[in-house]
Amino acid sequence: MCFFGSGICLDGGEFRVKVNISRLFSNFAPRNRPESIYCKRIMEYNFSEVEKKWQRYWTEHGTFRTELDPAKPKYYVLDMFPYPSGAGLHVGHPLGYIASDIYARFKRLKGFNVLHPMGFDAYGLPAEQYAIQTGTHPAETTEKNVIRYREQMDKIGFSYDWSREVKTCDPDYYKWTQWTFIQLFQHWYNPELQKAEPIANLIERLATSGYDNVTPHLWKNWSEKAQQEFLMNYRLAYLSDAVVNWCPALGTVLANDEVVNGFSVRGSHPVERKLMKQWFLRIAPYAQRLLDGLETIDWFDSLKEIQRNWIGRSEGADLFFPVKGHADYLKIFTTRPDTIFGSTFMVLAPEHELLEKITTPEKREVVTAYIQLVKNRSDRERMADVKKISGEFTGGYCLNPFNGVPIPVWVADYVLAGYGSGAIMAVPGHDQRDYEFAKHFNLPIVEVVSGGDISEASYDAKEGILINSDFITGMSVKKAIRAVIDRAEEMGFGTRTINYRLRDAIFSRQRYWGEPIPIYYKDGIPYPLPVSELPLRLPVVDKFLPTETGEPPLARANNWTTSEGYPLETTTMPGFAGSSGYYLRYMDPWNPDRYFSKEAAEYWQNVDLYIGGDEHATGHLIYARFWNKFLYDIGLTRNEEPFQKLINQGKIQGRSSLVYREQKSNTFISCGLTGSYETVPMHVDISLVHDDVLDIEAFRQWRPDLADAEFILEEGKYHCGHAIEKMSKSMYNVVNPDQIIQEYGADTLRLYEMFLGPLEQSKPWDTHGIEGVFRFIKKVWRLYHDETGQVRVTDEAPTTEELRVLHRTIKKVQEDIERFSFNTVVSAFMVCVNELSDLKCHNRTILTNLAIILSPYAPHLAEELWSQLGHTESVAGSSFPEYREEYLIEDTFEYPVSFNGKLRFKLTLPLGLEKELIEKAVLEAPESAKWLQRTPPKKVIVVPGKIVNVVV
RNA sequence: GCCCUGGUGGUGGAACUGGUAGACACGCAGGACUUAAAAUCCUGUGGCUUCACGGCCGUGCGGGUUCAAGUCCCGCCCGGGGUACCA
Repeated sequence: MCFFGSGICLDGGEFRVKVNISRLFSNFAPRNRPESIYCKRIMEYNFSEVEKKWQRYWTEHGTFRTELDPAKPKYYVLDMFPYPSGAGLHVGHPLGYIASDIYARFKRLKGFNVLHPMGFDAYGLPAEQYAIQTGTHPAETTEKNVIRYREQMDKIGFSYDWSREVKTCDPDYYKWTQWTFIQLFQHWYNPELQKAEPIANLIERLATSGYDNVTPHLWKNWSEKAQQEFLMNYRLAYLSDAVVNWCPALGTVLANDEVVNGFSVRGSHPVERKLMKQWFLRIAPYAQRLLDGLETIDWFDSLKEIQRNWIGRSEGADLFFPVKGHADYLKIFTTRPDTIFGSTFMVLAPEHELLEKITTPEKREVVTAYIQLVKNRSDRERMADVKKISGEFTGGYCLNPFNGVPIPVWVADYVLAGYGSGAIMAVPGHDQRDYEFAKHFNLPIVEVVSGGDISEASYDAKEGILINSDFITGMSVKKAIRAVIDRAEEMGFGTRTINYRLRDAIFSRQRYWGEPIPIYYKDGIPYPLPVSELPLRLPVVDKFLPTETGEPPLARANNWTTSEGYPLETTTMPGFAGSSGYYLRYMDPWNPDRYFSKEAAEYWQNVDLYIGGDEHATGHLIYARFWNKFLYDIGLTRNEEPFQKLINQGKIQGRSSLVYREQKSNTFISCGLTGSYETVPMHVDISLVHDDVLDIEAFRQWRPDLADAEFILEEGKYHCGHAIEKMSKSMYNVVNPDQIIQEYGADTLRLYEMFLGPLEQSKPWDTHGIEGVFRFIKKVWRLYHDETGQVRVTDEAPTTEELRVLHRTIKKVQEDIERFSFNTVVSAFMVCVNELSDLKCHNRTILTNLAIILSPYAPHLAEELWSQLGHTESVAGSSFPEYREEYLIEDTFEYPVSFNGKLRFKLTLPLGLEKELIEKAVLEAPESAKWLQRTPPKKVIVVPGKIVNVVV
């Protein structure tokens, strides 16, 4: 290998340079390499210097500054902005950024006014956790990490307009997050209009005509407190008591999607249920619109499906069962009203409000004990033994509203308080959960839909004919469902209903490092701060922990009150607050008076292309869509959906190296020999391994406990095993982009990340493969330069063949970028450059166009070539060449000729030839004789320009 | 369990609407240049078989549709992800 540092090859000629390679190899463990090596002929592309030069140029010239320009069509390309973690970027992070950057640069060349901003999701737990441990203010940690991220990103050569940078922890930004919260507080969802409207409208209505069983008279006689409490049931941001996921270890409340199997996603701490006052966003009323909106946007179906499942629309009926011996009705939700005559018991959630009333005195004791038991069981325990069936009979009965048959009422925790009405009619014959419950408690099982064998299992399918079912007997399931609902509606004990799984979002966090909620309390009633007092800045605190009395950290702040002395809210907003509307602020980030101007909204509309990870499918991407819809309702955003096209980039996996330690010894067995030993695999840092061979000395120095390690080798070498898994510090398999850029340059990194495979697929990183694109870059350079480093371009007219190669590439590159097939574009470039090299093409026209089409992928190289061809402006300002069909037309085609579908030979024929003549030519070809065996063919299929197939 | 995804050489992947499977790379083998290396260039590279021309088999497995299937249909197997007492 020939290495050269930056700034070495300044002028032409062949000379020898002594390079100290130890610096260049500082990221690798020492191998058997000489102290220094001699290089000659270094007139190759000096990426290191060129890349720095053009990055400086772009910054100094503001090349990627974007202004609102009504004369040009707009295009908005956005990346999901990162949380700046302390570990910095690894090679997997920039994957999506590179793709979006290529697309943004391509669209610019296509004449669009491109908005391509970047910022930071700067609030987050790790910085706060670090603050708790070290006392370092999270703002300080975050700022440090942001700078590091920025350095790393700048080296990759992105075309971001950094003047529009948004950081969620910046008061100039979170002012608008707080502002939106106040708007949510001041609005309610009008179900008749299916949109948000000012809460003042509701107040007006209450005072004049009444609403929701509250008459104007009643309303006017209520106290301020009573009125406010009532309104709280409507506000889109509201305070409510809720059983929440309380995590004692983190000292905070977690959202459902932050808890997995009863443990926190961050840090895996146990989570328990606790009743607390929390702020919520009323997102549930938007469920249908969130569902409908999916039809209008261009996302992967798989992602839409995840959102559909998350929203969880289910159609059915609410049915009211009279409670025996009481005036009350039990409301249940079911998607299978047709099975009502098979309901042999009812089940209430332990939290159900009618439970106490229904329970008979004899059963009171056991039922109370059961409720107590369930309450004390944490979610974790509940989920751990889902299989364990539990419940109690309440002693009470409901009546089947159709025929008055009494049905016993049970309580069991398999019915959830939060879904439907927290009560069900159990149909053991046709619901698996009810079936298991009935079997366990020996309750009767009645078959009402034919088609299964209920002695074996419940028959849950929605097909079959109703039996034993009164007036619906003989109907199909579909028909019976309709009939039951119709009859119930007629008789007044049921309604057609749609239920959604989507819950309102808890918006309070018992945390310091987040946006303060702009609310104060007067006589215990919450009021929003006047908008003129925003931003409500995050206060100084002595410690980042909850107070001794369990209040959130903000309660530690001195004078955490309004100027009148009213106490301020102490919880802060969750992580998704700042990220729900950041893409809007990029449109007009300097505006001191508004979130964004009308003109900016009108021009930029919404994000055209959004690229990010699919881990945000049920979090960020739901909240942001909700946020945007609300702002649409109140007239701010111009589009109901924020992200028109969305691509989830796959993850880049790491390739971990493994060594095998013999059990109970410090001896390591080479990979191929592990069969004869009892071994335990252990991850080893990939910098200690080259081509799967372990550097034994470096390994011994890696950790003190390995200093005296022994090895059993194969042919004198220790071979490591490997595994493809998540790229992470703990697996010691992290590859850093800086390291790649230092060795190969940013353009090579960009090309290679794209070359690796389809953007949306997960794929392993293998640094070895990078040599291919590195060679490609050097080969491009040689098209433009001779051995001495002089630019060599010829000015005569390009040949037909050269034009064909160029235009074929232009077409392929454009079409593939447009369908986001970024990987195949790199191959197209390689094919093109290989062919032009074979043609010894140094033609100015060809090379000028090549530089342009290359520039989205390898912008530094392209800029350098562009300027060497005599241009004084950036290549970013040029335009993407149009391909011309006339250069692509070939006059002959090499037909593959098959006999019975098997390819036998190839025959070159003129392209314009008629079918009959092609057939004739094929049958007369000497190779055909062998396959025809003197019998005429049964059939000959000729697809002009494609294939010939002879059936014999 | 349910819902998505994916399964192609030693490796990453290509084949967009059914029409030459394996483009483009990595790796490997051989060669040229070189005192030597590096860099660069050339040749070969799915498997089996044949001295060779060639032949046979090949896109997870088993069927089917078709002149023609990696691609479409039916039934399985395996990997990755999401989700779950949601009535």
